[in-house]
Amino acid sequence: MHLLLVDGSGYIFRAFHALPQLSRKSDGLPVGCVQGFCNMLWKLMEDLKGEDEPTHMAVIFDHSAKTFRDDIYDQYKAQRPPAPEELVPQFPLVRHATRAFNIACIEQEGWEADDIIATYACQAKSAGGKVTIVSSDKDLMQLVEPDGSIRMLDTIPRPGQPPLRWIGADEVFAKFGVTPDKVIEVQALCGDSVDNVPGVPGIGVKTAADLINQYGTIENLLDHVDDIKQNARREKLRENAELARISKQLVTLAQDVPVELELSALQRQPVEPGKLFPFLKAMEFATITKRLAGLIGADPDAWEPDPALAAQPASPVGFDNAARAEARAARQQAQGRDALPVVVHAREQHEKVRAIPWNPDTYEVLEDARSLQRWIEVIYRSGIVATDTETTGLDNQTADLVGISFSVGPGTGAYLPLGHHAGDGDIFGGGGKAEGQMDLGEALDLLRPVFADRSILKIFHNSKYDLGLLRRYGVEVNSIDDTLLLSYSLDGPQFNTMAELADHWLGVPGQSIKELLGTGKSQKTFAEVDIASAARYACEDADMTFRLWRILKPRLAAENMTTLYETIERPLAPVLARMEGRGISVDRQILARLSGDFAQRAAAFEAEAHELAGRKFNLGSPKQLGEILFDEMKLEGGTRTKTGAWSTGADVLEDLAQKGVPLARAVVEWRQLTKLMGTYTDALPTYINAHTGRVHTTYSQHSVLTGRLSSNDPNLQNIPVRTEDGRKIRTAFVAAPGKTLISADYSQIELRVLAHIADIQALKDAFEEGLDIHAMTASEMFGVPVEGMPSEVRRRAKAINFGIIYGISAFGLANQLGIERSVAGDYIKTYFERFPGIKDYMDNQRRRVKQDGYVMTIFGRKINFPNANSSHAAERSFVERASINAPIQGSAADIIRRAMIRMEPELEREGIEADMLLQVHDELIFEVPEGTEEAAMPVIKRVMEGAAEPAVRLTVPIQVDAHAAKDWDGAH
DNA sequence: GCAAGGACGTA
DNA sequence: GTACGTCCTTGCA
Repeated sequence: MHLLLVDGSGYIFRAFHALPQLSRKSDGLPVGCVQGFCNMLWKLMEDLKGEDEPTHMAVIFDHSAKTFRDDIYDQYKAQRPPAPEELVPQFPLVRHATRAFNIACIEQEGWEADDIIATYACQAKSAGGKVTIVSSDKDLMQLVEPDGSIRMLDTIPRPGQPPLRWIGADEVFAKFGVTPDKVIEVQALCGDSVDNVPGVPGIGVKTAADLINQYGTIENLLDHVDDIKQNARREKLRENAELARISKQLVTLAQDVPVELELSALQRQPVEPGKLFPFLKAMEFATITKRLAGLIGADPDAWEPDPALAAQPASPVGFDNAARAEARAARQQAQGRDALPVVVHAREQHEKVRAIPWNPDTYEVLEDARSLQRWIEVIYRSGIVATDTETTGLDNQTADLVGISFSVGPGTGAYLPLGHHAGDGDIFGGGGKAEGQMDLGEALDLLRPVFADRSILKIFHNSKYDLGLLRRYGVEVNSIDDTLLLSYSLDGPQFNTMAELADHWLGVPGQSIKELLGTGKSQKTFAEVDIASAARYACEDADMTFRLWRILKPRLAAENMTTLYETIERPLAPVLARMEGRGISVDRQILARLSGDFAQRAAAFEAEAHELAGRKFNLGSPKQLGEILFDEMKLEGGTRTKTGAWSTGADVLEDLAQKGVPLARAVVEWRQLTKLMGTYTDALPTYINAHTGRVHTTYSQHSVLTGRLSSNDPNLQNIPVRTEDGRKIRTAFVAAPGKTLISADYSQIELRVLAHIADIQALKDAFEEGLDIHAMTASEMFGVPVEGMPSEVRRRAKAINFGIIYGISAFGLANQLGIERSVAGDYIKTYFERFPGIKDYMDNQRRRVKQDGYVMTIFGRKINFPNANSSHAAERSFVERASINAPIQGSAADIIRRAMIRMEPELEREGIEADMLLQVHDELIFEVPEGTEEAAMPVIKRVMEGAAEPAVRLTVPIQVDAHAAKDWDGAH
């Protein structure tokens, strides 16, 4: 008999750390260890032939309950960190794999795998058999027999070493300096920090081996402890005699486990293709499948992937995405199928994290270099740290760093105060630096390597803010996760703030910064908060961030959002941080001149309006204007807003002006001019940063339902362009001296995306041939040749094309074109007849949103519509239109996000110096050295045009137009 | 001091 | 008809 015992649990942990590349299957589930495990199994079957061929075989796992060792020593394995996130879902899968290979899969409550292995090995040896233990765990080395009847085999792949490495008595001696039967004595003396076996302090492996070789056993050693010459060693042994005895009990493997399966039941069974291939296919292990099919001479195509394990493309019905995954898991269980391990894992994580208590008393304040260094060591050991910067303001371009908090796990926290002011918060008192704070420069020097280290994962909430801030302090950050972007990838802009996330996921009230800082006149900055309160607030933030990460990260795999997050959202944040940091140059003089001009002209219109109205009134008040027009002047055709006030929108006034009401014209003109002043010529200069002399917008990556960015403080995505006066504002956006601006914009990106998604051949052909798409549409619809087409005809077709993208309705189109609703309805009907695919697309989205509660972009971004089945008809119609628009707008947004992520490395690769400054939905603005425009533009175009590839192969050409000039108006 | 509503700038 | 952010007035605290 030859018994092969595989240490399954040991394999998983060691393989995880030995195999850096983590393969994932298509739903994002990490399966690297499962893959390694399967590879090992079939290689063992292949390599152990002839005299080494096992007749009996089993894979042994730890059971996750307590063992007898916990009763002996309550600290046993207490230092073990929780299993890595990526590893947890793989535990059940490795057991699945074992059964798929038709091998006995053994675990037993109350016993470690090692004890079960020892028991079977002992039984087999007594029966005169040979035993091979597949493991590299030194704890098992005590079982090795010098006569070769029990050997170990190390199969963990290691570079530069043979795939199978036998461990016999010689190898054990090399490791412990004693024969295998003395291994437990040595282990008991020197202890094991990993398992938290205490041992005798001050005694390492070498000393232990010397002592055991001299005295044979621990008991004999302790009996003769007086003979030991070295004073310190003798005393240590005396003092810790009991610890040594306990340690020996801990390291000694039980050989009498009441195993449930007899040895004979472990007899090897032939591989059954019906068990094997459904598993391998569900894991998407194509290579292993092929190899094994060849080895056992079976056709894998005869089997389908195991549905309980296979990746699933979409989530089920519902509103909340997590609830959807839950519902799917429940249904699968009701059908007698196991829930997907990733789903189970995500749910368990959530429950586990919610159960962890809060204890702010354990948070630490790092007052000096020593305590910071100690925490840095903690961070290195953990490999993962949630971190948060506290500053004096919401704008990371101007705010000062006040402190940094860290958490290495739920319930842990440390705060490093750096810029707190002395005094009681009174701006006249103190003003100096508060006591108990490290020097900022010294602290950052210590932290720089931590932030830069790629092997340490830094978890932020809104990483863009911290990245931009830290960059100003010369701190580079690598390897990040971002709970805000995790939440956005999973649930959209539903939850934005830490407080909302904490409330929803952790069931605790999120902290309010307002309580700490106050509001209004008496508001202080974070620098004025006392360090103790600041520490509590900051640590709680980092702690919450860590907890949220533990809950949200596993949901990525469970809900198929890993790719979106890892290839789009996470990499984009640092790109945006850099764009915000660069800012753009704005010419004060130009704006000042414009402002003066606009003010004069506005004043004239205001005087004229007062004259025409017969009295003075506030032109800025729609209420007063409405009363004058419709109550006092009794003009016809006034409509009311939903709150009952008179409508005085531009379209209404334009209408009145057409009908000969000069007051309406004057107000329209006044509004335009004052709008330009208030929002642009007067407001923009206040945003010029005193240090950089440039305007730095803040992008929001997580606010828009469809996946677009938004821009605020100031909004640089709504700088005027449509009117002549408006365009003048763009001339104030200028290149720095010696530089040139380049504007590159996607041409008709949304219509092209529509043509692709809805698969409209006529549209695709038109784009392929580079036709005027609106003229082509008009020609198709109205039968008018493109040559010599009246501009009004083209204008209508253009409005219809836009209408389609917006989820057209006869009402809206009629409004837009100023035509009868019935005529608009006829246009739409004609359009659908000409392009029947569009109708199908729209019906599909409507159906999907009602059924699933969401629609998707071509890159897998989900857009949620909780009200899809609202009882309110208007709301339902709104959702229908939005669900038609969202995949179009969102796919275009995904494309430009991908372009932005790739742009900087591509430019660098091509040796082109170009700074990406702004994004305006379908346009990117760059600043390049004068004279390099011609070199930069083709590269920029190429990256933008190819941005969908290779993830999505678009069936329409994408076209980007680029222009260079000294100012934005000229470049556009 | 703040929230809501109306109006209007962009894609 | 889609998606945003900002300014101003109004009304209430």
